[in-house]
Amino acid sequence: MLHGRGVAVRLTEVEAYLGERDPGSHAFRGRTRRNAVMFGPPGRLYVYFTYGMHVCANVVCSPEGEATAVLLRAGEVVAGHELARRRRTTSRSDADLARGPARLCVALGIRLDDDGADLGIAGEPGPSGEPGPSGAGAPGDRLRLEPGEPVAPARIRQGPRTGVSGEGGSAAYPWRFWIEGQPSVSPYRAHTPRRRPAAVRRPS
DNA sequence: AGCCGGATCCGCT
DNA sequence: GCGGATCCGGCTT
Repeated sequence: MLHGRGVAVRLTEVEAYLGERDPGSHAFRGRTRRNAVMFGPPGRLYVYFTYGMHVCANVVCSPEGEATAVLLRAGEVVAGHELARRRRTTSRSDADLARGPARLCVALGIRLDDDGADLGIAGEPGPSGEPGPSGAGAPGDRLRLEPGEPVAPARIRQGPRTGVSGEGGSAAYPWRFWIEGQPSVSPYRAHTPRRRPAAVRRPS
């Protein structure tokens, strides 16, 4: 369960990225400004910008110095539907509100400047961030990750990661996990290389 | 200084 | 099912 910003989501699909040895990981070529949070302490949000218009979020899972993270690919909105619908105006159904990593971020109001945010999962009270007078669930309350209802092991499925090019997208890295039969799980798509537009000669 | 491709989404066919 | 949108990070020159 990911709470905050007035919406709560039950995670239904994730992908694991296992540090610098993983060819599909942003950390594969070492630490950079963008992926620096991955190398930091666990329980923080790693948020990145992609395709010129989308943001996606990961939870850092490894001790400081390593760079393992879990990409939040999809979830089921379980509270704050109205607010989530307002943020996701193009969504045609509630199952689509957080179906896909960029959609999930929009539904939860996660932005690029949430990169590095402490999710408060280490049992620590968190950075002086009490729910506040507005109360939990109010817009602006801080993001936090909490255990949800246990999922029956028989319902958990595992397969290749979506949208990852090259070696990292192969069946050798079956580190996508999802809940069987959950409508919010995003459809699997193998990576399709983008053909870039032919160069246009512009008159001067 | 430039280029290339990307852990995607949406609308149209 | 397919292509366009749209721009930044990271690597090459």
